[in-house]
Amino acid sequence: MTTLIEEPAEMHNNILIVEDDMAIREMMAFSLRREGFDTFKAASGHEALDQLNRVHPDLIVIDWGLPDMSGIDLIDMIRRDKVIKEVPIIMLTARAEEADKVKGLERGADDYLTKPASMLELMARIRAHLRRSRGFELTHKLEYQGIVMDAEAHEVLIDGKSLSLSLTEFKLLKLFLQNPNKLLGREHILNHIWGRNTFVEDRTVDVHILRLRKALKKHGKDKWIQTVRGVGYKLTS
Amino acid sequence: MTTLIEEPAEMHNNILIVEDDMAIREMMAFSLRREGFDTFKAASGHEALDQLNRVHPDLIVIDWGLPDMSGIDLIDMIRRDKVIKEVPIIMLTARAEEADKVKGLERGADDYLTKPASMLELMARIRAHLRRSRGFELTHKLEYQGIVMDAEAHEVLIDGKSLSLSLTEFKLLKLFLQNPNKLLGREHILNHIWGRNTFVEDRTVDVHILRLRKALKKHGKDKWIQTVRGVGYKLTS
DNA sequence: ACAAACCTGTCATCAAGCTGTCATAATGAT
DNA sequence: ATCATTATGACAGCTTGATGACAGGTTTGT
Repeated sequence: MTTLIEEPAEMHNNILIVEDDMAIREMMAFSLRREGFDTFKAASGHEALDQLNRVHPDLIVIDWGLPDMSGIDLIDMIRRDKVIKEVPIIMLTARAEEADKVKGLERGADDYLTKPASMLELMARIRAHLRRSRGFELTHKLEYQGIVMDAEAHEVLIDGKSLSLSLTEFKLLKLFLQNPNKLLGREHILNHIWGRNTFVEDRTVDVHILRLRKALKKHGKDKWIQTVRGVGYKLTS
Repeated sequence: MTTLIEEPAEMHNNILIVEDDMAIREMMAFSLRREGFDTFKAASGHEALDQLNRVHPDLIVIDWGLPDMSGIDLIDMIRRDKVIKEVPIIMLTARAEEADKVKGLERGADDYLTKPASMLELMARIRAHLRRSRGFELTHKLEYQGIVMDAEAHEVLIDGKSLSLSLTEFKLLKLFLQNPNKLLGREHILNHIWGRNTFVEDRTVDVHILRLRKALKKHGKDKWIQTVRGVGYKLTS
């Protein structure tokens, strides 16, 4: 199997750095790693898109001036992509002009920092954005009606009792817990668990749903994953 | 569907400004109003809390140094309040120290701007935050006289009770809910549900109407879909 | 290094649910 | 009363999802 989305045992946050200046890029990557983030690097817009095909970062830092395209264009592309469009983006550039800031923010960036940027401030802002996008889940804990998942510990408790799941089942349940009561189509599930450019039968999703249901059944909560014929599945109490 | 950045014309955002310097406060309020926001003002932490008891702003701008408490303390209080804790907060202060920025962001502010701040930048940042927080509230819901459809969850509730529909019935009901009280011709219905270039008898529509009515009948609302002889159907109370 | 245990992605098969059409009965309009 | 239009019940065909089995592949413990 080709697992494109690696989920390290300790679930760290993935940060993608898009910056053509190697010195700055490496420095940022270093600082971020030291803070416990997993970093991915890209030196151009195309490299960035390439990375995005393989990883779904939790946040992206983008330099305004890239060799092959403007950072703003990259943001546009990201915001148009169904799978990752929600990712927080911090724009980091040398342009201090007010008009540029406004433009960057209006065009889809969530934050705008001018170089030379303080690493501490960048870090703080990254954390602030992650705090939100992860749903105040800096603790890495997800919960829904008695199902408690500690993503970091890779552990699931149902009504206090521990539940063991395989990696795929775990990711699947996590996806459900992140979108409770929302309908998830097969396509969506595939994209988020196997990555976009993988060739996996959609029917495979069924099988994993089945397996997850079996696991939940031991705790009487197998009915919580509902099938919506022709569309997908959803987690409901 | 549509974009995330959908801006209903009538929709005004409530912004609460917490700032003790009257000149700055009024200037901000003025600028914000001109941009179409509804503003609420507070000159101290207590005034702010007072306001919060009456209004639930969509975003709060807080000055670090308030006469009666630190802006950070105010943030703490807000974040502890179950009802409004999710509101985006922008901290606006004279303190340019890096350590302060970090502290503000770590303690719960979503953004941090140093005075003198550019109104344009503030505006852009406010919009960027609203863009996100509103995205979550845009949970696509349709309602008509007790029939509530959550398209995202693919769920229909009638007077609170759940109703299960097949995919076609669901789409049909959705079409009606999107056009309440409007007359929908067969042709129109066909186009919207089966697509323009499909070969389906228009009598088929009748059958699906029938099925939808049957489903609604369980909740006594089958009469709501009226037949308009020779033309089509419409949803009416 | 080796075997046992476990995971995973696919299949083939089965059952259940949906759909589009008809034929026929109702209903409404003139 | 007659013609046009719609409501209904029945149905056969088709899709879609559930399930059990299985062959590789990987991990774990010894």
